[in-house]
Amino acid sequence: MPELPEVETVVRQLRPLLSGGRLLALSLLDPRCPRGPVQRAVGRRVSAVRRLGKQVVLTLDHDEAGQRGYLAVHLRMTGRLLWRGQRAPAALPHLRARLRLDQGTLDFVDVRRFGTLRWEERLAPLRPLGLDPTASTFTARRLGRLLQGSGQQLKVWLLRQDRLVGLGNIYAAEILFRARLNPWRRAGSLTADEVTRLHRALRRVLREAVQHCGTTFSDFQQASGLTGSYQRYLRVYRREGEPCPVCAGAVVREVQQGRSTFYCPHCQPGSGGIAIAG
DNA sequence: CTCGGAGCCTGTCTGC
DNA sequence: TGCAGACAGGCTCCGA
Repeated sequence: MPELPEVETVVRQLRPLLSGGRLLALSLLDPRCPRGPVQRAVGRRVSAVRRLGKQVVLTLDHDEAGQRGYLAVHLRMTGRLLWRGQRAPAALPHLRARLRLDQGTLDFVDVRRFGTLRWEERLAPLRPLGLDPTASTFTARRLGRLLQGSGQQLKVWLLRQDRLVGLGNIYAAEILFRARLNPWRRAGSLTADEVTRLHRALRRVLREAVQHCGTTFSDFQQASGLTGSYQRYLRVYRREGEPCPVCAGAVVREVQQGRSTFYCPHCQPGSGGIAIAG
């Protein structure tokens, strides 16, 4: 379930640990995990660790030739990047790849094998299409332009990564609750005021989740192996039947495009596709 | 172009 | 107790 806040948490932890270190060896334990010639990363030095959308991207510099390449990890559902320091366990279940650097070992562990490890010579193919909602360039005006003309359900629209990057099922639900917007609304039907509310909710929920090192239900672990704590602050996600923290009415669960959606029908009223001017 | 659904994967939980 | 089936959901692919 790693979404933007979880990936950001991992990146912030790994940056000081990996930066400047040399990749001594890369062991691949799942033949289907790597994409591209990932072994080209070996022997190079880590010069940057960043988040692009939901990916963790390491920049690797080649000393002599001045070449540069990029190792990208997508955690998808159950992936974890775990920092072992100088003492790494010999074998453990679901280990897909192991990166040995001179300052320690980084393990890529993934139960369900949706996660990917990818090598690119250039950064461009790794750049997501969508706008990063935590970037300073993400304004309410730009959000309004992105939403314009879309007939998609609002919750479904928030999950697509070619408009905004970083949201998944948990934060889409939480953001819509904060914005007091019904998940079944048509994305293009929002008024200017509603777009502003959605923009504020996006910024606020993501900022708070990063501050709490993300959300852990069962799978997400930080690079240190610790869990996130934002699940304590979730208002509606996985709270079906529980009282809404605002109005005390029952939170409901409905299935939208095969995914659970949680919301408060009283605080997030309406389901129409008709824009109401205001 | 947009939209919706299947498939990928495995651990966990529920009901019979 | 054992087993089948549902469920979790990020992303890609394919067809309408």
